[in-house]
Amino acid sequence: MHGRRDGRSGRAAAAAQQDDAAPRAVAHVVRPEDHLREEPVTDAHLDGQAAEERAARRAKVAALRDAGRDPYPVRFDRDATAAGLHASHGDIDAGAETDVEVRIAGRVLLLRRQGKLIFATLRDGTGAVQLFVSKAAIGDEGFAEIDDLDLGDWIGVTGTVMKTRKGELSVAVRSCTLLAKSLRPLPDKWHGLADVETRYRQRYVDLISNDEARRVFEIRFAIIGAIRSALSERAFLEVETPLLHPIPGGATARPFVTHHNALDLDLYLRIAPELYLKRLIVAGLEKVFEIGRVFRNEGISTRHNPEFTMLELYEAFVDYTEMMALTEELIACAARAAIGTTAVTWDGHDLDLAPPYRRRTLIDLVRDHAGVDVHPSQPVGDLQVMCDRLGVTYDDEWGPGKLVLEIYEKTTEHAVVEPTFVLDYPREVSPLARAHRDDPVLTERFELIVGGREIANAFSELNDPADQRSRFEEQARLASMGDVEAHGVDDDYLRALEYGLPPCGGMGMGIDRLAMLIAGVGSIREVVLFPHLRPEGG
RNA sequence: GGGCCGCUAGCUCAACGGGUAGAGCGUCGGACUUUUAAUCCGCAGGCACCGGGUUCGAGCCCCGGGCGGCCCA
Repeated sequence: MHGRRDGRSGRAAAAAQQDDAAPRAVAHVVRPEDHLREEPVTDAHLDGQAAEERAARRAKVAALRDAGRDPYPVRFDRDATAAGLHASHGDIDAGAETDVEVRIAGRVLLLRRQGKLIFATLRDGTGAVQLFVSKAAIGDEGFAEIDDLDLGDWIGVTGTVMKTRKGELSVAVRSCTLLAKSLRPLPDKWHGLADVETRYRQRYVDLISNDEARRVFEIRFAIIGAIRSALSERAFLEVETPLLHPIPGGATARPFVTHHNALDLDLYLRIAPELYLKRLIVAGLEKVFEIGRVFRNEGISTRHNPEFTMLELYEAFVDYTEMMALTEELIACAARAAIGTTAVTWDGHDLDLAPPYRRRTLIDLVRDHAGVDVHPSQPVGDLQVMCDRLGVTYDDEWGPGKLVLEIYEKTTEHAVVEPTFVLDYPREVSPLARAHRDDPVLTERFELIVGGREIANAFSELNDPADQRSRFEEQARLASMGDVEAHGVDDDYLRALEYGLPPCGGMGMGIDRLAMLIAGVGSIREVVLFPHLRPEGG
């Protein structure tokens, strides 16, 4: 992300406790303050049906309290889950009734009332199972209580495992306890919640009603879990470094500023963990990684959320070629863990994330796509002429490296579709990367581009303190000329380098973008649970 | 920051050349002992995002604002 303006994601840049006899939800005395809680939250603006429905549901809560029952009992001890039942009893015969008694809890999603029978769909964290309620079996009173449930209510039931004549695995309900009343109606049971804005603002409703939303987040968190365990297996140590930085560093991006009152000190939410992680390599930890949030005070778009999740890792004694191997292994491993395959479709492209990925230098790719030979050793004037010819706009102060990068980004990057390690970025735009062993105006740096978008960024790390100091000084010069994204000078980091940073490779990966890629979704907001939006109601 | 699009019942969506709005789901009432988005019958439910303007009359046309989506910078 050195020198990049768009702030991309890369680095530099119940156990159920079983009581004996008849465990059940524990009712308790109605507390005097309970009635206060029944004041509506914010539905003064609601009219008609919505208000009536909530009033009706609140009345049910009040009726329960009047009857000495707790509509929000403290706990429910379950001994079965939906998925567990399907696994253990999925193969019993249609029409079979077992005497296996289970206690299961979840949210009521569908109710099919049919006279003296009620079928309900109950969903818990593992899946869904049908409830079968027979008036004859449960008695008039128990039946009436279930008949009184609303879609969205949380309940716990006891019952026996059976299968209906049509072959649907069910729990024949013997008793049912309301665990939490839902006061608001769920979205359309078939279409779910479609309004994008409401889906983001009320993600809890999105996740209740949309299978696709749940699928995407299962993928996201499977990816993170897979990466974490893959790195642990490779003896990487997971560490935590500060989120509050006295000097924002490790990337070129505008930071969020905050203030520590006791110290009377401005601090910055980190834009990258890089410099702290490399301090740990100085310390001798050798293989470290961190998965965590970084913050960049930039625009919000399909590809940018002001806070996003980054993986950064560093390994002593290796260079960026090892980082390539590790990057492609991690991505393939994450894809297999999350969706069972490395074949994905993204933005209309069918892609295979199985290693090895193509490796091409940035300069070669620009030659292929833009038809020009560029190199940061060329005179600025020549590169400006090339920009003019290619329709690439630039600032007069830009050096040759920045011009080369700009030409690449405007003409080439978006066209790099298949997973590709783009190698050897200009030194001028890579202030934390080691100079290339064969060409000092380049660095040993790659970005992994997939579908035209950056997924990861890595280097052979710059460990020469004198070189690093001069890079910082150059950044300070840019800052003094008004570049708000220029890298800050971090004297303590330089001091650390003077103790000796062993040769090492480092890599940063945007987890949100990886999740988008593997889940096949086009907006970062689809993979962030609670994306940032402007406040409601202006 | 610019362009285009959207905002109508709790949810999903319609309609019309300007003439104060419809359906499905859900709710409410009724029927129903093997349903699967159950089905069938019936009743309710609307400050059309907000504010101005034009008009006899605006959800629709015009202006301003809000929030969102997509594309571009």
